[in-house]
Amino acid sequence: MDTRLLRSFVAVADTGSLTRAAERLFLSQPALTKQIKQLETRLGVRLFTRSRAGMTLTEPGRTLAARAPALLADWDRLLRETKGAADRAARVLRVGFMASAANEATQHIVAEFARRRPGWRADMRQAVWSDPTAGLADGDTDVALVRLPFPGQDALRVAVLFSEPRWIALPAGHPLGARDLIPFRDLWDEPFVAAPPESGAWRDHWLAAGEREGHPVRIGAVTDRPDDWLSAIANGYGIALAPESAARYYARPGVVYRPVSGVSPSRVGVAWAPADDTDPVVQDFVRACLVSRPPQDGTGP
Amino acid sequence: MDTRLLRSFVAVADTGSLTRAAERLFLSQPALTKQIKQLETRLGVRLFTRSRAGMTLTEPGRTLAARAPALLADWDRLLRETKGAADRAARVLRVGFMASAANEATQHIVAEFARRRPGWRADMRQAVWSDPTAGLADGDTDVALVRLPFPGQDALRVAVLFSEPRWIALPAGHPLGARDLIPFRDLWDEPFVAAPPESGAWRDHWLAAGEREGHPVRIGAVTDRPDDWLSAIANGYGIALAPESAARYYARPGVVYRPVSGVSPSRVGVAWAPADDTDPVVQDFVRACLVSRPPQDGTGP
DNA sequence: TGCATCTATAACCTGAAAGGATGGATGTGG
DNA sequence: CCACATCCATCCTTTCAGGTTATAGATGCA
Repeated sequence: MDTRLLRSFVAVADTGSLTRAAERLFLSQPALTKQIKQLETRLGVRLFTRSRAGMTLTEPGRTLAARAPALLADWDRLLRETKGAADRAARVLRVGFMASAANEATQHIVAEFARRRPGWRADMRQAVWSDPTAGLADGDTDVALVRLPFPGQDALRVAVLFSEPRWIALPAGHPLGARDLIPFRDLWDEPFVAAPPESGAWRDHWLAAGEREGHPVRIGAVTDRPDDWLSAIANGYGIALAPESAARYYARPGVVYRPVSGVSPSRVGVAWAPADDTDPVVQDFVRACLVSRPPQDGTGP
Repeated sequence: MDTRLLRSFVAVADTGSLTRAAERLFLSQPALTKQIKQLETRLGVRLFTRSRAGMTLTEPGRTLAARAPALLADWDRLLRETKGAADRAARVLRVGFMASAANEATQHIVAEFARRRPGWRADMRQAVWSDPTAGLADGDTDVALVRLPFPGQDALRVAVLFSEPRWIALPAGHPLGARDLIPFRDLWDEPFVAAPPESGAWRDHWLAAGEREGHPVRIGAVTDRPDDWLSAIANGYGIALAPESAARYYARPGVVYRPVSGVSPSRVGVAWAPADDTDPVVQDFVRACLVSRPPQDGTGP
């Protein structure tokens, strides 16, 4: 039996509605109807009572709903540990990082981790923007350097390391490039280069969707990696917010960076799975991050 | 992800061979090859090292193999409890029984259970011969009256209730029907009416495959239920071993029963899932079975 | 009464998974 | 030394499960 059936069941039980659960699961309502029906058929038990008002759990449904989430969590944890077993045995810590979280501190963090864990190696893996958890959600990494906020954040532990202003990346020759400080309001009508839609709140954050006072966003291009992102900007498909440090790390002919007023700063954090709260290696890496914070800023959560 | 992938993995890990695991799982070897490959791809990890000698676990493979069985057991238990939740809430104990296990004691057992558990009702469900666990293996019943031995017996608790001689059922007019006691050896070349192949050891027991000194079995028909079984015998498709009590419970014109010498007796038992070792209702039913044993025989396991 | 909101059903399409046949590698026994 | 047995991998074909869109049916609300 597919675990997806159980996950779908949990979603329907949570929302009390096929329609709402379907959109949470990114599938159509008829597909979900069939999944639930299939689950009921396989178990030979009716799990919900249907009504126009939605789906209500039956007695067997309550039994299942009470323990399915824990079972699925066990399942995910086992797969996570299996994925990491080989690297763990070879004393390799898998560290995911968002390209935008790369900065001057990274090398200090790695050096500090090496000092605390002789014999261990940090395997740094750059993540694409469609996965703002940098592999942590799928168990592909043990710990991750991320930009906040990101979807799925509540299911993970996060320690904030520092924050930095958001600037704007413009194609060379763009009229606004002549100014030294650009009010964000002046950018509302510009097309933006955005992250893929599945990155959700993370994408919205870099579009500053919450700081437009309801003004709609124009999307000029969608990219998944820094290279594509830089190309899209240089080619004039759009502009994009970026951390100040991008001006140093992602400098490229054809792209200029300018300070922006009217947008909140961006925060960088280190994240790990709750299951690793007591893992000494992961915690050593987290501590290495904390002591390597740039001195100019020590923002808390 | 499908739990079948994990079950297949466990089978390969246990047997150390795709070929042997495939036959245990009733699959072709190429299908299993693809399943294991798919599991490895999904996890992004190599679980086995292949060689002509078979499949050996890697480090991640050992991690997974160590905990997958428990996880699958949890999964099965949850589904089992979900299936039973409605009946349990309505104070109904689901009792499966093999038709061949029906006998004079059954009504005493039900009465004794009702005495011990006022307000509870035993829902008696007759099982087909393709499922010799009478629904217990799938969680469709809480407790079962069965004929021993049956496949999957090791994963369940069984208390033996009594044993009785095996007789032979013949079509009326069969030459051997004229005799009062038939040596089993004289039946070796007769076609037999058998249970479906998936019942494994149970089928073999009723063909007395182990008491033929290597002599092959002739199958005249395959049936799943007593009605079909009686018809097949009456129509002359074959003969069949049956418990002595079948002569009373499954008497029908066109079918005669005769004692046989040279075959071991058959045993009836009550079975339940290990998870219900401490379930008071299930244990009351088991005790009801034990005190209702026919006085003539008290055979232990 | 018309609309909005749910779930159920129908028709269609794509892709995954199974089976059979076959190939390649590698010990084993005559 | 060669033929054979034993395993796992690959190719090809067919079947079926699962998804989507469109639509129907039921029911509260303005």
